[in-house]
Amino acid sequence: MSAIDMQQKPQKRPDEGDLHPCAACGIRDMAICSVLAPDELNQLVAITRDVNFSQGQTIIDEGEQADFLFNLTQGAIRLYKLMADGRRQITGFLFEGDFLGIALNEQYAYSAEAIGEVTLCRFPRQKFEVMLDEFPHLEKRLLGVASNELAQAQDQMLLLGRKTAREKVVSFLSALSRRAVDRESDASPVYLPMSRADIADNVAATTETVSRTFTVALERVRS
Amino acid sequence: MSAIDMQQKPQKRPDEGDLHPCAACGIRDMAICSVLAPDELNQLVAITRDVNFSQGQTIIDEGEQADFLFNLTQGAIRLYKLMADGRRQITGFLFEGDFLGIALNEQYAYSAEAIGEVTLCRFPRQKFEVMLDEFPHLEKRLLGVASNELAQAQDQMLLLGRKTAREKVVSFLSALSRRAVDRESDASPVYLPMSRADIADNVAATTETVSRTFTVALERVRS
DNA sequence: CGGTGCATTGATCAGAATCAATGATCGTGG
DNA sequence: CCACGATCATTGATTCTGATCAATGCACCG
Repeated sequence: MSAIDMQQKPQKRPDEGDLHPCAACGIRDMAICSVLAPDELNQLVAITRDVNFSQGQTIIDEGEQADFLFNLTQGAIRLYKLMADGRRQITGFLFEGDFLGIALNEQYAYSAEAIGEVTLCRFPRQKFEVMLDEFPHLEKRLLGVASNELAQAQDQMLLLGRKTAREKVVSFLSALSRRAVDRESDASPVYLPMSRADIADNVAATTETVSRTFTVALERVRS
Repeated sequence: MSAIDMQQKPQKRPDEGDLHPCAACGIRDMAICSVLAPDELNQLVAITRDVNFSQGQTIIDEGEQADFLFNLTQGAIRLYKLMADGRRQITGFLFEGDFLGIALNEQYAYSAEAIGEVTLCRFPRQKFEVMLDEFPHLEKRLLGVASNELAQAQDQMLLLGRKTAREKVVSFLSALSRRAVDRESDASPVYLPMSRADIADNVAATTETVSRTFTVALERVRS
C-alpha cells in the first residue's frame, strides 16, 4: 500500500490542556471540526490518525474500497480521473482545511495525489459514519460541504464546456485567488503549487496553451 | 430500508388513493420520501404543494433566492448555467423521482426549465430544513443524493474536458440508458425527451456535431 | 398551403492540439 | 564549484477536430 509515515505523537487524553493534538492545528476553525463541541472533538480525535505523504504519492485511488476519509491539514492535493489511454482530468485541488472523501460511496470516485509534502488527519470511514449518526450537526456540516462542492462542480462544467482557453485560465487564477482570500493567505501574487501540466489537466487544455496564455497575459500587463 | 417498502409495492389503489396524496405516486420508492415513516411522510405532505410547469417554463433561476426545493414527479427538466453572451452549459437532466435543489445555499446555483409538461412536489426551504433537523435519516438520505450527484459531476467533468465528440455522445447515450434501467423504464430504444440543442449544450458540442455523430453511428449500425 | 421550428448535410474556417526544439531551473556527484 | 542530466516551461511550425456559416429537408399546425 502506501508509504505512510508512522511517526506521530501518542494521542494523550485530550482534556489535559496543551497536550491536545488539535491545539496547534491552524485549520481547526475552517475544517469540519469547527462544529464539534470539545468533548465531541475528543471522540473524533480518538479515531483519528495523522498521516504524511510526500511529493507525488498517491493518497487514494479511484475504484478502491473507500475505507478512510481525510482532513487536509498541510499542503495541497490534486484530485483526478484517468482514462485507459492516459488522458487525465483533474477535477479539483484541495488545500489546508479541505475535506477529502465527501463522496461516501463504497468506492472512491477519483484518485488523489500529494502536490509536495502533505499532512492529513485520517478517519476510518465506518467509525466516522457512526459519529455522523451521533452528531447530526456534523452531518449537517458535511451536507454543507457537499453542497459547496456541487456548486463548484457546476462552475467547472461551465468552464470546461463553454469557455475559451483564455477564459479558462482567467477563471482558474481568479478562483485560486478567491480561495486564498478565504483562507486568509496572500491573494496576490497567487501562489501556484501545481505544475503547468496540472493546470492544463484541470482546465482541459495543454501545457503549451496554458504557458502561451500566461505569456500573453503578462505582455498585456506590461503595456 | 424502512418498513414502508413492504406495504408499498402496488402503486395504484383507487379506494384508499383518495385519502393520501402520495398513495398514487409512482415514484415514492425512489424519491427521498422513501426513507420516511408514515407519520413523517404526513408531516412532509403538510408542507408540500403540487406545482405544474409546461414546455420551456422556468422552474428556478440561477442567483435567485432559494425559497423552494422540489421533487420531480412527472416529466423531465434541464439544469443549466448561462454566460452573459448566451453561451449555455447544461449541467444535467432530471427525471421522475429526482430531487431538485440539493445545493442548499442561499441562492440557486443554476437555472431549471421544464422539458415538456412537468409536475413537482414543492417544499418551502425553511420548513424543509426544520424537518431535516427532526429527521436525521432524511438528512442522511440527502447527503447520499448529494454524494451521487458529486460523483456524476466528476464523470461529466472528465467527459467535457477530455473526451472527443464521439466519446461524448456515446457516454451521453449510455448514461441515459443506464438511468432508464435504474428507473425500470425501457432502456432500448433510449427515449430522448430533449432537443439536439440540449444534448449539444450538455456535452459541449454543437447541434451539427451531435447530429453528424448520430448519423455516423447509425451508418455503422447498418453495416 | 405556407409558415415555423428543429434536424440534417455540406463547405470553410479557426482555435487549440500536436509535433518539435530550445531555454531555465535544480539537484547530484565528480 | 562546475558539469551533467533530469524535469519543467517556453516558444515556434504545422495539423486537425470541431465550430461556424449556409442551405436544405422534414414534420407539425393553424
